[in-house]
Amino acid sequence: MRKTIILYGVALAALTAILKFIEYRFFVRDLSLEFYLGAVAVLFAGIGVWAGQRLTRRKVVIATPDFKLNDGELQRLGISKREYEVLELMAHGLSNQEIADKLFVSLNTIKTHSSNLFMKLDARRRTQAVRRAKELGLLP
Amino acid sequence: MRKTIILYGVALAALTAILKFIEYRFFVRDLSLEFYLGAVAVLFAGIGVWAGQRLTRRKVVIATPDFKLNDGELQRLGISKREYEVLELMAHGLSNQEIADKLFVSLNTIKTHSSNLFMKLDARRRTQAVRRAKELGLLP
DNA sequence: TTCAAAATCACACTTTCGGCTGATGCGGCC
DNA sequence: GGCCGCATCAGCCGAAAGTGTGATTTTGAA
Repeated sequence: MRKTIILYGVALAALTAILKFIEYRFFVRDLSLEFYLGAVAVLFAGIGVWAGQRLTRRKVVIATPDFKLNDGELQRLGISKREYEVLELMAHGLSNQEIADKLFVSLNTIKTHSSNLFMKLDARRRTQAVRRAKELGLLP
Repeated sequence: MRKTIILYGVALAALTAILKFIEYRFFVRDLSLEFYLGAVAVLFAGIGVWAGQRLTRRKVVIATPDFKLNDGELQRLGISKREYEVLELMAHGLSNQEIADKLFVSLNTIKTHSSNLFMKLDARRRTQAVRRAKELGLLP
């Protein structure tokens, strides 16, 4: 987390430098201030969206009408929050790479999580894991 | 969704107006342009975070009730008996090799069947195929 | 603050999947 | 007889998936 925050700081500093540069370019060309401001606004709005997604990725929202998650079973098997997220996406038919992209982590990380899941769910393949999870009331 | 987008548009327009006003206030007070730009950047970054959160909120999906095989759908998609058998075993989490053994045919045969299934079910992976089949009422 | 669990990632490997091409045999059907 | 759909199989290739080991960073709770 600290790492990412520092990263953002650096990124913002770099952007500031770029903006500084662009600023003079724009002014010598007599482009309007409004346009410049608009560009900045749009740019930073985009950055905000991105950063927001990145920073709040931990939240899991699963809502299915008649489904009630079996917390006990989850704990009994020692399945962590992150692992559960992976399990869900797996159940949606996503590939490991897609899951990695969606959760903003590396492919290897997903592989580790899924391996752990297979162990805990006593499965050898993702299809089995998903089936087992449904039987245990871990998935709708 | 459309409503929210329009809402954002209006909000942005209002903000622009406000900025326009603040702009002159700032300039007559001789505050630096850099400061002004920074404020805009921060503000819009914030807006971006907020908007991003709102727009990517997840939706609730309705789960399927009890199972009654959908023959019509099977025929519509042109799924043969053998293919359906493979699909069933696939849904049980078996590997292609295991399916081949169970049906007393070669691995390659299963591969062709599954490939055809993926085509007919518009899926790329077995997990997707199974999911899709369940949605269509082809599997419990 | 300390410590264990959780999360992250790497890298080297093996296995499994899935796409593609092409082939053969069988049973209906016009 | 010729055409078609189905089922069967082969072989190749690249991409995913899964295994095993080891390491670092974050986090949460005591």
